[in-house]
This record gives sequence, C-alpha cells and structure tokens, in this order.
Amino acid sequence: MPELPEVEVTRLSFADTIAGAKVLSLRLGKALRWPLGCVPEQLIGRTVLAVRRRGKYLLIDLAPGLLLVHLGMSGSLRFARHLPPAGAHDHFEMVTTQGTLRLHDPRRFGAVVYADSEDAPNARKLLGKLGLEPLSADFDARQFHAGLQRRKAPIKQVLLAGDVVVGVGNIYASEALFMAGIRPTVRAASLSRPRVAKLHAAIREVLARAVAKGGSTLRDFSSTTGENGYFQLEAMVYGRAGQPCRVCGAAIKTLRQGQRSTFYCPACQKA
DNA sequence: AAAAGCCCCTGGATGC
DNA sequence: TGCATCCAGGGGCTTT
Repeated sequence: MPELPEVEVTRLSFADTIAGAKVLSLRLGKALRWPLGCVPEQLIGRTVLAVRRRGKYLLIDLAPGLLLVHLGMSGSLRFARHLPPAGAHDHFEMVTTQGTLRLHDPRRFGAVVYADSEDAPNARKLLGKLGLEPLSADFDARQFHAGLQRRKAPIKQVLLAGDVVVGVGNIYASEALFMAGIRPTVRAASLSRPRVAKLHAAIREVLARAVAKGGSTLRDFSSTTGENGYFQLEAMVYGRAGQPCRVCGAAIKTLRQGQRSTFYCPACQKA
C-alpha cells in the first residue's frame, strides 16, 4: 500500500502528538519481516524524541536509539490515547505516556527494527543504498539525470528500485511518467536531459499533491488518526486500464514490468 | 555493477 | 456455496 505520500501522511499524523512521550510497554504479535532486534523490555522508559522519514521508512527517534518502521504492502499505523482491542493482524504495539502506537499489517511484509543509531550496521543495511529524497531540497535534476544515465533498465523499474530516487512506488511511478509524457518502457539512460527535468518536476508534483490529499486509500490505508486519503480519485492512469485518458480520451493501457502492473496512455506517452 | 526472478504472507475479487 | 486462481501499495536476496 504505502508509498512515500502514505508514509509521510502517516508521519505527519502522529509526529507532534507522540514527541516527548515515554515508553511504558511493548507487545509483539506474529513475526513481521524481521525481528525487532532487541529485547522489547529494553526500550521501556525511553523518550520518543521525533518521527522522521527516509524513503518509505519511518524513523522514530528514541533517547537513545531509534525504531525503523516499514509498512510493507499492507501495513498501517494507529496512534491514540485509547485504541480498540488488538485484532489478529495487529503485530506491534508500543504504549507510551501520550498514547499507544499500533501496527496493523495483514500480510506482514512490514517491519519494526530497533537500531542503536542510524550508523549501526542493521540500520545502514536498510537505509544505506537509498537514493535521492524527492521532496527534499537536495533532489537535484542534474544528479537525478546522472543516476538515470547509469541504468539501462526501463525507467518505470528504475523508479521503483529506489536506489536513484526513493519513495516512488507502483502508483506514483505510473502517475509521474504520465505527467512527464514518458513511456514506462523506455530505457532510463536514453532519456534526454530536458525529459529528465520534466520527470524530476513531475515526481515532486505528484508526490506533494498526494501528500496534500492524504495519500491514496485503495483498500484500507489511513493515517494514524484513521483519516483516509483521496488521491486515488484523481489518478490519471493507475488502475484505469481500458478507461479513457483524462487528457486525450485514448484508452489507458496496462502491461507487466517486473511482476508489477504499469498503466500509461499510449497517446500522451508516445516514447 | 546491474538486471531479472523469487519469495515472504493474507485476503479480496473473479470465475467455474 | 465451494474451491481454484489471480492480483494487490514493497523490497531484500539470489542468480544470471
């Protein structure tokens, strides 16, 4: 489910209300993608300093240490003073003096990992190869172009890989390529500088717009306060196979790239 | 080094 | 109603 916008909406929905809280207890359910990496009791009494984001990871700063949280495909967080009783798919819970943080994740592709610092080996392993942060000031078009120049794979798959630019998942890759007028199958390295500049702007625009709309709620995503997203209502191509392009009326097409569905307009994205 | 496949797991939609 | 099949927002790991 969650791409950068959903993770950022999640972050914004509890970063301020959890800051300053003290950890009272932790509870683990069924195994997530990776083990927590420490004895849960070890975290009791620590203070939550802040919640940051890197790509699709949430970084919950503790004093000391941090939790890396990934929502995988089906994860979502809740944070509230009082939550309903935990269900079968609630696999992580952290009770604090300011509320309870709970991870709901039916498919369990998500993870909560403790690291002593961002430089600890287990944190570096997850964060070390991540690409440029698209909504930050240092997402530079020249650097983006240089990164793409090294890649012969189709641009859609290079965007998804996350080592050139982070946070762009299956929905927003299709949407950004549509906005930039680029066919998802073109080799990344073959894109001219002006086209890369257009894609650079499109990625920023589509992600920022999606954050403003609360993300995309396709199935069950919501923020930690339970708010749904509405970006899916204005998707130009994602999930619209066979429907008319909102710009030119041509039928939206779909194809498989690396076991994932891609959507594009054959007329607006000619090459 | 980079690309392509394979998995991890559950549940909802679709088709027979 | 039951059962099989396919698909889903991700990404680390292994193999070419």
